[in-house]
Amino acid sequence: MARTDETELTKSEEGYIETIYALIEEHGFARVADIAKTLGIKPPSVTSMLKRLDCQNFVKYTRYRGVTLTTKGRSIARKLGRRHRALKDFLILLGVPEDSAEADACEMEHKVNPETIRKISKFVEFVQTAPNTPPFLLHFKKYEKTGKRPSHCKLEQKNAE
Amino acid sequence: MARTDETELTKSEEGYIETIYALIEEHGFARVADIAKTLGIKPPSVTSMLKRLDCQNFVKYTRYRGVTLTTKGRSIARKLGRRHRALKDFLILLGVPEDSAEADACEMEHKVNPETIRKISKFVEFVQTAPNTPPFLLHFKKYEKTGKRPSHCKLEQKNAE
DNA sequence: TAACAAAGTTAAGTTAGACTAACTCTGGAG
DNA sequence: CTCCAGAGTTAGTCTAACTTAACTTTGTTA
Repeated sequence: MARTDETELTKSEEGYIETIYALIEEHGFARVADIAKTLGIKPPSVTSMLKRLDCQNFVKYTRYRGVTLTTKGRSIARKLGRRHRALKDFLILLGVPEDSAEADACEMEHKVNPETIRKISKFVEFVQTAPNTPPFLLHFKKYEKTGKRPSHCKLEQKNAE
Repeated sequence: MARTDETELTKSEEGYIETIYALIEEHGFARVADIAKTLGIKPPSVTSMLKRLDCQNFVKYTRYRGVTLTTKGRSIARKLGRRHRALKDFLILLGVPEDSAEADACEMEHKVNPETIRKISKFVEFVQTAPNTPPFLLHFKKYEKTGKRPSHCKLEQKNAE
């Protein structure tokens, strides 16, 4: 009945949680200095955010001793990771260069509707699980470069309506 | 040589400029109360932002008398409008409902790389200027609903690699 | 033409999220 | 053990955006 999930995280909070998750994945632990470096901010900002996240029960934080994710935090992190990947893959699919795709996914992932993410994921899946590169992608690339589409497109007018 | 465009606007500033543009388009003028209502904030916030935007020369603002866009402001507004439309159209193309598409476009439009926007616009154009609904969109809709793709996809294995 | 309601403004205060400077732990070397 | 370098923290400030409450303009109406 009552949703478990009445959590309204800020974009910034989400960024911290993702970063902590990623660092723990990679190194087994997440140090203040590394979190700061990853997010491009200074250590004191990290400390104060860790307190906030601890209060909200996303992380277990002990002064001077380090930080770990709670179950709640970990589950949020995974959700965010999925969103991030979906958006990034999608942009790459369209031909956006890796760096931009990464950066833009970061920007987009925090506020976009779940519905929208789901659509996008589905689309990526649709393309990625295809037995061959779908023709339309090749057509799109051609169109981008030359402004022209394959000649057969003009012939299939019976499909129209 | 020197870029005319060394302007670093905040997301919020961009939102005000877009809103002002839209209101002027629609009513011929933009009142403080209407800007506030559109953005879901209170009038005093608008007043203080108008001062800031005036200083930066995006609008001409006179206390109690109203606000208009400068050439600079208008050109930014048009650029933002194009981004917004591109993103929204794109989401609609994927089947995201109009309301979500509108909201998500608002969120996305401020930070996403120009390159990315260009790709997305191009893709929308590619689809919209096609003589018929491109088959892949129909296939995608089917795939979404049923998890299945048209049988001919499996046959075109020669395309593979 | 005086007055008043509605629109707009000012002043003062809040919150999120960052910063710098100065402090305190912690763990490893001697 | 002691001490110290470096990691982490605290305290105090700043800025962007917002708020509410109280004030000022403006234009319309009797």
